[in-house]
Amino acid sequence: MIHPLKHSIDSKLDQALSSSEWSIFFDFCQTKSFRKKDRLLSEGQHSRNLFYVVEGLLFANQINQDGDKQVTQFAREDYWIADLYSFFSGEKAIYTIEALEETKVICLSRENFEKACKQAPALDRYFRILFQNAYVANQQRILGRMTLDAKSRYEDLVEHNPDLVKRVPQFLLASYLGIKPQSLSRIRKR
Amino acid sequence: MIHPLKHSIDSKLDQALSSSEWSIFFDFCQTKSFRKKDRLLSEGQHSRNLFYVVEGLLFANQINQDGDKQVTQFAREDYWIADLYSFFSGEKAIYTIEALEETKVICLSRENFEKACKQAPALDRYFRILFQNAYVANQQRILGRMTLDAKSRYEDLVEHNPDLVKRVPQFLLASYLGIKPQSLSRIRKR
DNA sequence: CAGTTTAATTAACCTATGTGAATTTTTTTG
DNA sequence: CAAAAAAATTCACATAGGTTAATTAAACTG
Repeated sequence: MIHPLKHSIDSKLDQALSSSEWSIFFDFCQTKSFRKKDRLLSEGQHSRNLFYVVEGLLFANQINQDGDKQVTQFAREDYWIADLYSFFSGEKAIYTIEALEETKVICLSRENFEKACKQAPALDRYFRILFQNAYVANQQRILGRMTLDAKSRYEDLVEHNPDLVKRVPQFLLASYLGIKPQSLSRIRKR
Repeated sequence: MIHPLKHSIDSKLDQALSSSEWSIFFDFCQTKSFRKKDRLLSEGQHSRNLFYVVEGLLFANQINQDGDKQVTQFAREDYWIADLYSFFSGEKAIYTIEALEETKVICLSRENFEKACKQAPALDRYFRILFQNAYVANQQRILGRMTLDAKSRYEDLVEHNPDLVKRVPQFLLASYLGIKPQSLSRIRKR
């Protein structure tokens, strides 16, 4: 069977990765499994890996002044997640990444990331496209946050990510939407 | 004199662009000038170009339900701007891009973008890093919008982008911050 | 530079969402 | 499965920021 990550890479490139490029890349990767509530990264550590979710669900969050978790990102199957700033700058991580379910990931360290991109430039292209898409998606998220009220943002999420709404506890969804759990509860009552 | 764009590219790569790569790239570029209030792109058109600001100031906005401009992005010297979604997907643009000052840009069409990246893979790498950084910056912006009140967001802007605060009319800054001009005025009174 | 348009300010009032606290429901764990 | 912990709900009240509208100031334009 073709590996889901290979599939994902090929789908973003106009020309599929050759099997030698793929094996260069895959040799740099490492598979790991985490259980619910495990931390893949803690705020303050150094973020050494990009994580690709093969199966399961992760989320990134930051503790704010009031001691609440501010959720910034979810990563389900076929998504990459990391504290990118820390990963690329070498600074300490500002996010914590945790498993919401039993999760199987592929880890790619900074070193190996660089090596892989050097040896197979198609990967620079793949990650270029990946970041490009992620950037556009974030842009949309900012716009939503600016122009929509809480109810509409929730409805949007239900429409576009029904699985997240099912898989993620409500208080984390609320945080992701930028509201308090009580408000989400109020919205859902209707 | 070294071209500011060449300088910008080199500064993001571990190995500077060779002069042949640079000339491949630069031949694909086109220089244009715009006057204050000119539109580089209108919502509904097809977004055919990436714009690199050599001199001046641009901003992207979208008209929302109430007929107000929602500002999503500014681009000053040494920044790229585009309706990326439209640029890459071929769909109609959802943003309008306008000049706030006399502005000199370098335009790179989709076609030429693809050709340039194919012929000089270092460019895939450059744009990968560019999008990567833009993504991280957007991530921060989302976080700010989630965790800070309007006053703090404004102070943040003043601290990190004093020049924008000087160059941009207040009602556009307000929109960028996600508040109404009246509220920004109220905040500034103190 | 006079007239017009556009932007900024101010103020009184309104509303969506936050806060705090109590209660119920669900999940986890020994 | 019982007890404890975590999450969700509900409600009364507080507040940041929105709305409307009037006034002043600044920036274009002929």
